[in-house]
Amino acid sequence: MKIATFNVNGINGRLPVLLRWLAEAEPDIVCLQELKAPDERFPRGALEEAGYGAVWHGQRAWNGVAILARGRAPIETRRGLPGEEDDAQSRYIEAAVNGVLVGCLYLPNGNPAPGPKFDYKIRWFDRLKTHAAALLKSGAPVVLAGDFNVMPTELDVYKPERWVDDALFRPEIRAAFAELVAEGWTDALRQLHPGEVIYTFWDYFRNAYGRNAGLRLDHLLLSPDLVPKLAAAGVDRDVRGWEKASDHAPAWITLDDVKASRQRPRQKRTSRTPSTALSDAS
DNA sequence: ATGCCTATTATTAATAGA
Repeated sequence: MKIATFNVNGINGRLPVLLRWLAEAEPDIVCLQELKAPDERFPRGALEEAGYGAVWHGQRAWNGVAILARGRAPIETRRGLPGEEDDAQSRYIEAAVNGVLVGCLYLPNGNPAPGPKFDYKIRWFDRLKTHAAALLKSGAPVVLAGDFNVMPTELDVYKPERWVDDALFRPEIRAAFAELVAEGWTDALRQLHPGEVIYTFWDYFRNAYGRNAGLRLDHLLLSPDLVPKLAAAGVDRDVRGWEKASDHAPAWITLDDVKASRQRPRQKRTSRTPSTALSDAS
């Protein structure tokens, strides 16, 4: 089973790129970020024609996240992180697909730092750590995937010294990511490619892609029981060079022994816990 | 230190991104 995360930077402006990549890469599950569209403008029909069911949490102009599943309907278990009920930004959606619980996230950028946006990023990270710990405690197989807006180490930045005061790389943000991982998560791309320079983002400015002046911002974190099944991981960096490309490229993993089977008929339920959704989605 | 580029929203300029 192949699981990917892709910050599309506008799902409607980017629809040809997204559809071409889906056809070429054939991911089974996709986490999308930066839809930049309200719920009613999500291109559900085009994605259905491409063979994908979807759940989404949109927002006018900014943010917005979605989970796609090939040949299946994701079973939504949550939208929005707990802990700040008046948070109006669409940055988290979670669903059960084929026996795996998938958390799709778009962590705040946080610039300029310091400032209110950076404070929001810190609070959002705290809420994510709390919720992620609860997911681990549930014992479910979980993938947390998305745009974390963090370069975890110096290896993940083309010029680390230029980024030390940036909200994506400040020590407290790197520490927050390290604390999240220390709960028991595994950074899938680093697990299979330690020491390798891997980027998922290249600025539109200054020919950043041509110069490979990139950042690794998009991550897939695995709960412990999925780690032995991790078979491959990579970045479809060519997508960044396509016409009308996003500034991010898709990152992906494949898991063995988790077969993407067709969906079985199932009973309707009015509400679902992650565990009932998982059993329904297996 | 700042702009560079790109998308969105709303009217040709502002905001946000990273």
